[in-house]
Amino acid sequence: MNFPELDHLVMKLWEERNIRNRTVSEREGCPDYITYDGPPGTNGKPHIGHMMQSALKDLWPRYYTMKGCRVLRKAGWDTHGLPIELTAEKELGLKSKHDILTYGVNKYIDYCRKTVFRYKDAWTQAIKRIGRFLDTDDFYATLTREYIQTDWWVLKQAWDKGLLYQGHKIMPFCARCGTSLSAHETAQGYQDVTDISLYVKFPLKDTENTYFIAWTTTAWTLLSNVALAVNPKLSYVTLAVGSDRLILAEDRLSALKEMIGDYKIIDRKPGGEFAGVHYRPLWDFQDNLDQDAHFVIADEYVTAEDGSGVVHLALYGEDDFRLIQANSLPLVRNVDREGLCGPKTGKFSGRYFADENLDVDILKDLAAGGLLLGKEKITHSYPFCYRCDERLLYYATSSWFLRTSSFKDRMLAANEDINWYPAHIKHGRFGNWLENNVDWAISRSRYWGSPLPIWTCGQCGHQECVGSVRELGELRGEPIADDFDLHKPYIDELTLPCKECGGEMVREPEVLDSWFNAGIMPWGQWGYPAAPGSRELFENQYPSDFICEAIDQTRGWFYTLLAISTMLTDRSSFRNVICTSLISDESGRKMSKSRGNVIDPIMICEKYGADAVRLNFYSVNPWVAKRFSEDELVEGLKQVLIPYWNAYSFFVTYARVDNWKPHDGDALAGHTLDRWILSRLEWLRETVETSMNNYDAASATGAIVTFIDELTNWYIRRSRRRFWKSEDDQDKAVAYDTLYRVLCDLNRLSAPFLPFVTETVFQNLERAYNPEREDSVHLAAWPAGDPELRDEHLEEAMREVRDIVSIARSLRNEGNIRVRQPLPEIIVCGIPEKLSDELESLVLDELNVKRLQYRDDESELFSYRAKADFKRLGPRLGGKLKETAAAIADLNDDAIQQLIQTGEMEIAGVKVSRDDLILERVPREGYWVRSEANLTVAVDNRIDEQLRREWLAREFVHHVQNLRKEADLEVTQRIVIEFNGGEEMRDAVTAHLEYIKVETLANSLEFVTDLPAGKSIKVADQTGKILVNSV
RNA sequence: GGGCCUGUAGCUCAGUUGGUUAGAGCGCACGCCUGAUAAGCGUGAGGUCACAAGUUCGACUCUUGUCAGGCCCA
Repeated sequence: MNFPELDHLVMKLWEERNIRNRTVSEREGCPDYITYDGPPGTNGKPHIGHMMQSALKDLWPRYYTMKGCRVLRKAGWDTHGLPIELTAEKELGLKSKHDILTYGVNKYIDYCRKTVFRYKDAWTQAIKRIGRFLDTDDFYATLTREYIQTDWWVLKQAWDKGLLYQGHKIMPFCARCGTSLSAHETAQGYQDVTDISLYVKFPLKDTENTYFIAWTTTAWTLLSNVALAVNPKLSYVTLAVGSDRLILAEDRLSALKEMIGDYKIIDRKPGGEFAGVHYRPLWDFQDNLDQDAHFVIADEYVTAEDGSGVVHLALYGEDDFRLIQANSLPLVRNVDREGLCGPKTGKFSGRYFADENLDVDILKDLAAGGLLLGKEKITHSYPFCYRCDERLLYYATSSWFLRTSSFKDRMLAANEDINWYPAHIKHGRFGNWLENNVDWAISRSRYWGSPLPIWTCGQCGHQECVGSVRELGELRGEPIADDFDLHKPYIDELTLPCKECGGEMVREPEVLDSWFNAGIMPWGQWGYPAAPGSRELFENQYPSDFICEAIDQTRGWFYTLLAISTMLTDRSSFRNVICTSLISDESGRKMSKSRGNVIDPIMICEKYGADAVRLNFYSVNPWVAKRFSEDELVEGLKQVLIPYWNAYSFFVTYARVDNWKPHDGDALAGHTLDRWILSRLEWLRETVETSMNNYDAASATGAIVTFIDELTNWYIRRSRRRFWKSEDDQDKAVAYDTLYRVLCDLNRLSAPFLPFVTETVFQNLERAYNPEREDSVHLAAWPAGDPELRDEHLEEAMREVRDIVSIARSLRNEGNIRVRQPLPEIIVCGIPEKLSDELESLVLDELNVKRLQYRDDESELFSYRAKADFKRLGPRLGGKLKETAAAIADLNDDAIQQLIQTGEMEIAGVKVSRDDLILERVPREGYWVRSEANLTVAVDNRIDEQLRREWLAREFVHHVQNLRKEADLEVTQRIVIEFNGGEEMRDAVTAHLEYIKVETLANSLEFVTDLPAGKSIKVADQTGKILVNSV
């Protein structure tokens, strides 16, 4: 069996019959099941983690298609954003924005455009190879005019609602590259560095010799200090140290003792009381500011975990910025975008902020002025530019914001209607993120992206937000040409006349955050509202039932989808969402190009087949961190796919031999085994449906795996003989009908999970017999099932049978008596009712024993030991339980026997009934016995002459069968046997001659005196030679 | 530094509202079967449920803390 090869045949079949598109077109008019494809970027290759998402994204659409829904499968690609620009910069050798301008923005974005689809084919191929039905022909892409227009339309809605505004944002900034960095880029560049941290004395304005002690790890920011912050609730002490008075958080005192030296606490009050107190700036050059500054602010973000509990504020930090804004402090930036100290920094003017000596010089200067309490070295993580390895500085830059905080409550309400898998994301990671929502900075000072459609008048400052290309043309007084590229730099050349003053309006130069593109995808994929038909499509396909992405999207796509959809429709655009974890390699390391541990999905599919890869992704909960290992794929093959295939091929082999064909009025469920497997099939259908409804692929897959095991290792194994019998009796017909039905239904139930192998089986098992059948299993209907077939009583009985068998085998194993040796009897205790004849004969046959006996009175075999049933007695007895339980454990066999008979007795002053005890059976000496739970099995191991002969005969058959196999005979080939051997063996063979002939399909068996060509055999002390010839 | 998650057999993972002896697969050992054969099956040995305290008659399960790992954010 070559699964990868089979995959290709199936893909060819799908291609030829256009199955992917027909899963949609043949469900026209059916209820819609809606899923959104989050647009991946295609300027990088897909890896195995993407394939996990592809596998999951494919599962429910296939399932719901079979359930009779129409599922659109539109693909989408993210074609804007920083990753693309970074690739372009790197390949063009551009290091900064300045370089880009020199190179030419038009040439630069042309290059970006060329790279965006670089790996689109690789993505399409990988998606196809894993068997995902995704319409990669009719895709949406964020760079198209249609899509950009939807961006504009959404922004116009926001604009009209007053939700767009221009503000400042603190961004990590690389002075050398002249670029601000995204959070993602910044995260890549954190390094542990050792800096000098300073404890600085800020002198109070109105109180002599009194200082706030503030702590900083970035001395250069002191040059831009505008305020100090304390925590209003923490206690601050004033210390007398010599003639100085020092103010700091009491909690920090112990840590700073050494630095401070001898002190006396002379005052103690909460930080809140210092609010508004003014201090003198450290340097004169900081003095003359336009606005009030240099006073104390109370804010709870200040902690006493390190430093002094007093924080100095400068415009180079996010919390600083927030407080500076909230308190209308002046925006002082004495270090500029180049990283250089500005003209208002006195002797430091012109120095580079990251120059190590600058810190030292500032330190010396402060010390000279008596403003330094102390210094210490500190190791902390600080962001560096991942490109040029230079220290970043946080810089306040202008940005456009979407006022998401104004509808935070509505987002929280919308979140309540989303089913998260796993559930904890809802109020955990995602809910917390929403609770702490701040306005979304939607603009980027970059080049390759959707242009922000806002024009500002250079004269009067009037602003317009343009909602479509047509509107833009109307405002300009001439239509925009169809082939006009809306990207920078071209769009920037379009100016508008100002309605207010007639001046010239120029576009705001920013582009949109590419997450904004992703968030508008429910509208953008149809080009809503400008594209023809887009309104109908949107209304029909909103909101979606299901999306699936990796966990890192909580602040990415999941958030932006919710923000946009809440803003526009006051609800979430998705109902169910699976968050997958990221996939790591076998040793738990993240896969990355630099480590060289990235696994190519196509290669892995070509090695093991796509079904094995899918199965692997489905079998564990997708949100637990998964280590990808090829060994597990092999395991899935061995445990599931190969047995699956073998079950199918077993059926086909015999159906061919018997020329069996499916027919109307199937004669189902004659034999107990048949009724059992049909009941289990019904269980499987119910379990898979329930699991799929709960977006639980792992449980559904587990059920399929369990069923395949039951089918192959019990139903088929126990039924094999029913298929060999050469007479066409009724039982055989029923066996065929049943197995056929089971295989067909199992195949359909498995189709969404294992689309390739099930397609092959469908073609051969269903369509080959009936050309009227659908062209593909993926166009076929989900099995309707029949609750009548469920027989839980029988399932329970079969579980008992398998338990009995298992225990008895274990006993045989211990006694070292192989199954071929027949044994006279087993004794079973502890099952509620006797087994039916058919089940009993299953047990006898499986174990090769002659008789099964039941024993109610087990006392011959066992003595009893009792334990308290804690679940029953616990709530009733409470604290008295321990004592009672001990007394119960002390009961002897007689007392327990008595309790069983009377049903109730008093133990340690407590009335206890039979049901309050859990009985354990302890085998008595002299029996070959074992119990598990309530079930006990004893095996009689006395072997008499007759049983020994029977054993020898079976060994004889065994050897003949091996010879048949060695000679590669057809299963129906008849033979003649010649045998030469010892007396006991001959007697055994004679005694069981008919049995041997039937089993081995032998026409005759002759004893000969000499057999040089024969195969030597040895059974116990018996030796002989056998020769097999076909006739 | 903050938030969320995870820690169960050598490995990969299950474990339902707290309740009898914590399960499965792989690997390992032993055996079986061979008329489904890149085979298959059975049995067995492996666990102080990361650690500690608390709540409780009773904790893998609930609470708190510690340690380790992951993700996101700073």
